[in-house]
Amino acid sequence: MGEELCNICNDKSTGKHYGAVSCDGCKGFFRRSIRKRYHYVCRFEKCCDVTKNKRNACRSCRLQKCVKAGMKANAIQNERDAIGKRKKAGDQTETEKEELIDQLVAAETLCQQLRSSVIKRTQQVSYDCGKVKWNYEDDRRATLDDIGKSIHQQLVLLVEWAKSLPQFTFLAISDQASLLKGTAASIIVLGVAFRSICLTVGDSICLANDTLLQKDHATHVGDINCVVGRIIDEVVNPMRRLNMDLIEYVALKAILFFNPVVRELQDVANIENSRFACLRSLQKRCAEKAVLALEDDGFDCRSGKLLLLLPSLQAIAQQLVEDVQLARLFGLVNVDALMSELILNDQKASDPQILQTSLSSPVESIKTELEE
Amino acid sequence: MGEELCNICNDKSTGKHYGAVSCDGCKGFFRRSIRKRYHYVCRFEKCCDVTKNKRNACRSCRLQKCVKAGMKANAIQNERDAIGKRKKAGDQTETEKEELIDQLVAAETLCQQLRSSVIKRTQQVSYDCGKVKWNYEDDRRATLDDIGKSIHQQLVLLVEWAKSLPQFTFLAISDQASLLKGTAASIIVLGVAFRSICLTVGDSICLANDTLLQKDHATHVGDINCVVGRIIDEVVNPMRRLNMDLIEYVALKAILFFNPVVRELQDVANIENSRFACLRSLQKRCAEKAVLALEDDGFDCRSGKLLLLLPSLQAIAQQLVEDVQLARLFGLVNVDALMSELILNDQKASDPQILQTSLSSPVESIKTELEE
DNA sequence: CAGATGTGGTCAAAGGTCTT
DNA sequence: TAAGACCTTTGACCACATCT
Repeated sequence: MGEELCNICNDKSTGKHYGAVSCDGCKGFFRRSIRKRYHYVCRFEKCCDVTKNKRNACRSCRLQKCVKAGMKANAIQNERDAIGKRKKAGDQTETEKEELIDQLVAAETLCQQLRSSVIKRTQQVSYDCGKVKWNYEDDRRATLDDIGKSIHQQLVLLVEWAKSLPQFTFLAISDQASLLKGTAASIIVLGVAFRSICLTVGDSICLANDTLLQKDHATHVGDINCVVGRIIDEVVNPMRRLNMDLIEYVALKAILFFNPVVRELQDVANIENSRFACLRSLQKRCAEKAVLALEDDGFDCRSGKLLLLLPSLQAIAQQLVEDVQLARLFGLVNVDALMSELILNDQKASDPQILQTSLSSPVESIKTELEE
Repeated sequence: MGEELCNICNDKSTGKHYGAVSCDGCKGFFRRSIRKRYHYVCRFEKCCDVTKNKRNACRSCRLQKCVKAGMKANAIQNERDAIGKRKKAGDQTETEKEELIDQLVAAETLCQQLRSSVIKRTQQVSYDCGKVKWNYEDDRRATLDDIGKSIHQQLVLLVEWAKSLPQFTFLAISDQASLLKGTAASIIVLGVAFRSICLTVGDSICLANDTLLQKDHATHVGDINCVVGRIIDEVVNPMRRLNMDLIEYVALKAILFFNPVVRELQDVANIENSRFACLRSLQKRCAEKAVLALEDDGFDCRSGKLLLLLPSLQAIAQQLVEDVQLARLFGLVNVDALMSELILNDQKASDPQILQTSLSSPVESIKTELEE
């Protein structure tokens, strides 16, 4: 290949462009000039030098020389579609960080703070607030009372969590109530499972008040359906194997919550949209994670694997409800109004307005509510 | 040959490509788009002109028009090696995935044939075997007896279906039994729902023996939990909106079946691998479909939407089991041994060997079995 | 065996991107 | 803003494999 020179400015050429052997500079200059229909006027004698160093001194003469060298204006095509951006990998992830995920993480953080502030005040054991807080094994075992209280706490926190999401507050009150009723049990189970991932003992789950409930012990306190065992086997362990992180958790929680097929919903389309937005965020996040981990042999299906936790969750939640129903039947547990309405879907709750009240009360009142 | 024009952009055509009369430009564009799984987004109103001069202005609309003109993505072959013959590792996995789907479709076809041959022989109504077999409305309504019989049929067919899958037959007999017991109810519901998609009446489902069960009528024949209504609202209608196809159905069925968290499984890893293989196939298939449908702004999450049918399925199946249990309790339905073992998970079934027998009997004996 | 058809691939010369 | 180094996409053209 003989390295030719640009017929316009004598710079190194990069091939033929628009009919003339030319450099990238003259190529670009000609295209811009034609596209924008520029009319240049020479300020001198219309005989300026057009060389590598001086080519930008006079546009009129440069364009003139382009034409003389053989460039044709009709070789300039129409504008094309935008092409894929080329950026560094780091930039991409930063750009694609989504508002939705940030929002969900913020909502989760809020509830975590509420929860831990309550635990600190109601529990008598001392806490190290540092990062090494993960040896739950030292904590006390859950009693029957703990189970009831932790479910109640989770429900209160669920309502607060939902209220902090604009996608939720924009809904009609009746739809808000329906969503909460239809998904509360599943979300509680999801929360318990995720919280239990970091336990070092494999036979227990960690309740909302940081008490531990052991698989074998649970059957003695009303867990007829082996809910605890199933949570560990079907949810916690798979989560561990997947090494599920907080972002995936909040996305999954929101997907579970914005369930368009719960009963008596009015604005199904809106809820479906919220669900799909979360789904998209989860998939994007998983795709990014696969690229970073380099485990990507085409498809690693991480998002699919996460979504496949949900059927188990659904089944277990249903059995949890049964457990609670039976426990109430035998007078084992004190079922309050919120629990009755959200978990048991009991229409004839003693205080049918409790949910409405929760939905409209400010966050501040919650902290005192949680303590008893 | 007549000098035809490109059906996409009106340029001179160079023959048929991928199913549409088109020019070399559109041919190359379509191949590149499908190969690289490009996701284009229209920056305007999704109605851009696609003509010789403007065809490069919007790739989204151009690809859209390629599909509308009849181009088929499955006409795009695998990438060939530049020098010659050798299949790469990537091609191998691709072939494997295709094989899996083909296998699942074959298994489904087998069961469909078994089912329809039985229906023809046991039902007294005449059948047109032609393509227009979809006016189920003319068929008879399901009686209580039909419900029991259709569940039984579905269970027998489920066992046959499973036996036709090598991933299943390679398992230990105990694991085979566990999988069947753990997933039978869900798979029945999935099958009923998919079969009901093509009904033109929106308030009924289509049982395995092609009888119709109406939502309102179901509550009179033991459907205390509104299972029929929930199937329609939570599964059939979403399936319709997604326009779910047979391949997606068989993949979802297999994913549901190879459930690594059913109780008492030994070879969890193997079953998990089977599940993930199906998941990969489903995702790949959905990605291809997304490219064609172009309803897609980056990610359309089709596979995720399909997987989100499963939690509902799980919940409904659980309620179906309750319904059957109650029906048996009130003597409404005749529960045979297979039903007792697979649906009700009744260990003390009258004939505890029925499942073992089914698992080892040849296909031929099934046809007579199904008739009564 | 030759021509028509329809896959696949190639690469010059269009395009666009993005830092300077 | 415009310039130009650098990257992506396009499509005319060519090599095969099948089929008639």
